[in-house]
Amino acid sequence: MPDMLGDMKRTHHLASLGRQDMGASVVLMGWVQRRRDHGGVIFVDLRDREGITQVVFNPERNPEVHAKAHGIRSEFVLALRGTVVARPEGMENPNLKTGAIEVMVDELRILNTAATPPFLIEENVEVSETIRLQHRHLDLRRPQLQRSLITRHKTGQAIRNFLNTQGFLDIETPFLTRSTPEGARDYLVPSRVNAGQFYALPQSPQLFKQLLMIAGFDRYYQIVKCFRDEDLRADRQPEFTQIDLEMSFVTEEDVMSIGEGLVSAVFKEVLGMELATPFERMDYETAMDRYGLDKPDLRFGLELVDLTAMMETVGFKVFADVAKKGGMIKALNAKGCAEFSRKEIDDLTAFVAIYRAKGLAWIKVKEDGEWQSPIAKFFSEEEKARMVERLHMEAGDLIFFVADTPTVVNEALGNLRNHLGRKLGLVDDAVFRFVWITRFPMFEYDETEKRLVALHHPFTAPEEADFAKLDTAPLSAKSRAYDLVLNGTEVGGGSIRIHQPEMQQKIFDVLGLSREDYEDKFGFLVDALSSGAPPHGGMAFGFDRLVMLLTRQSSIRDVIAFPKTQKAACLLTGAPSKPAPSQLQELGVQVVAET
RNA sequence: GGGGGUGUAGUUCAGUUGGUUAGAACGCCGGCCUGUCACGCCGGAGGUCGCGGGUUCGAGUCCCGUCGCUCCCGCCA
Repeated sequence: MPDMLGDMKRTHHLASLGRQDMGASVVLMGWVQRRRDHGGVIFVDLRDREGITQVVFNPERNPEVHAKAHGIRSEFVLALRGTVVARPEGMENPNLKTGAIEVMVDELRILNTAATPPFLIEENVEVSETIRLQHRHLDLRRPQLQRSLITRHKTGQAIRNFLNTQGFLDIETPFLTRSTPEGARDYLVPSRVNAGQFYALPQSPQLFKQLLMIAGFDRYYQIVKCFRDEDLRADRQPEFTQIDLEMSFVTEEDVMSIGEGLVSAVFKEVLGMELATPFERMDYETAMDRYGLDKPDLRFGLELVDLTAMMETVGFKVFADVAKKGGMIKALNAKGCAEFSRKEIDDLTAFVAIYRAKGLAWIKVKEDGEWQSPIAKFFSEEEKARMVERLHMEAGDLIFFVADTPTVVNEALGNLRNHLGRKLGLVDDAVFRFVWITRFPMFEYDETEKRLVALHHPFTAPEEADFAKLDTAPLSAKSRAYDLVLNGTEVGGGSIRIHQPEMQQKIFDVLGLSREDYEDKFGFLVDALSSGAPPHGGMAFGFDRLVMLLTRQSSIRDVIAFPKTQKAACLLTGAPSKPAPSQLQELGVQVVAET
């Protein structure tokens, strides 16, 4: 049986001891990182969340304790009493924060033994994600994950501190709520006392925070779990955390200013970095035109050039046809890449094919200024001269073209731009480049459903100047939405909301919702808007993504204590699992298909 | 739903054209060792080659199916 803690009381964490503690009697507790048994003297690296201290068992000092220390193994949990001493001359360890000292042990209690862990609890271990997730409690002992979760905590605290000083109230909203149409698939929870009926877990507290504004709380925030039953990605989990906030009597600039203050507070607190505010603003149209994406990475150039207009009249039928039929031709100048091999270009062609581009035309500008290209022969000298001018073509350059629908062209070249940015080493990882994307369209046309859908969500206010367009040309109506983009990743987004019931009903009309439909689903919102709703707006940040970027991880799983796998399973607990038949019966639920 | 990658000892990996008893490193166990910090030296144990089927005299290797993990497309207002 292991020893009991008894009267031992910890005096220090394991990163705090130093020369100033010389001679002190201390009580330490922690896990065995490593044991080095020299037959005589035994060294143990004792670890807790703060760091490591070397403790020493010397047979001359205390033979009984030394004998007991022989049985110590990795990950045993120890409590010990000892004396802080200076390490012998030349034995300091500069790699250890506490490397100047060590603790000579006088009393040892083995609080618990431990099975040999399946992987070393150390920095930089290379273990498959499966193994890590199956033993997440051990994975979480590793310094890297400990640091990441500590950073996550600090980030949350910086956010709360900032918002508290700005007059925001932290108010909770329900998890068991009502399913809302539009948007992601809901997680449903059956109601036992209302057999056959289901709650939905919230995709966001959107409607509740609007109701809180109508109730007069003025400024609300919450760091809150949200749920979406969609396929996972490196930066998408079925349950994730948002920093959700809403403000009354504000415009876009007010909300963006709070957003900038929040992010600045986080960067100062967590990274000790001062951010320059206000952040750059760019309207949606400009972002799409120059970068092809609504979340541009502005750390490098390689901007896209729209050649659609000039291509209408060229002899190259492939481009001319696309231009005449409402398609788009854009190009990107990969400066100095004329030496790319055939294989490299083939790989890039395969890369853009992911985004449904059917081809990737290219022109290499040789050192003598001659073009090497499968398509060069189709262009007149005058057309070539215009391309040289538009694309700033010089010897050594490599130009890529995509001709297709605007959606395909922008996605293909926008992603190719990011890909080349990394491949060519144009991205400075030390830089944090923020940009607000503004003036999104209100709607987009959904090809599958053959109707308009809200680009942001159906509670987003249109720009006042575009009110008339809602009837005549809804696709050209702009919204009062804004996204915050950091280094090509969307970290937050929000909008000024509709606060007048008539406008809200109008938007539902444009979206093709029947009156019965929205009475049933959003009647409570329209009622609330009719009861004296103030103008209001807000935003939400992806908390996990933000912490991921702060800690320079590439997956949000590395900043979430207990993440799920790509099949939305928890390898530690075995969730999801089959319920007992009695549970299903109680809920009035029948399973008709299973995988 | 689709495309790519991957699965061999506790862990990370190697394993040639299909051929004898599937190897290495780290970890683990035992012994020795009083100044290590990736301690050292000696010895040892450890394998359903993800799972199922097929081809073959013979399969870790080839074929078919299936499952897990992962990256991406679709999806994610």
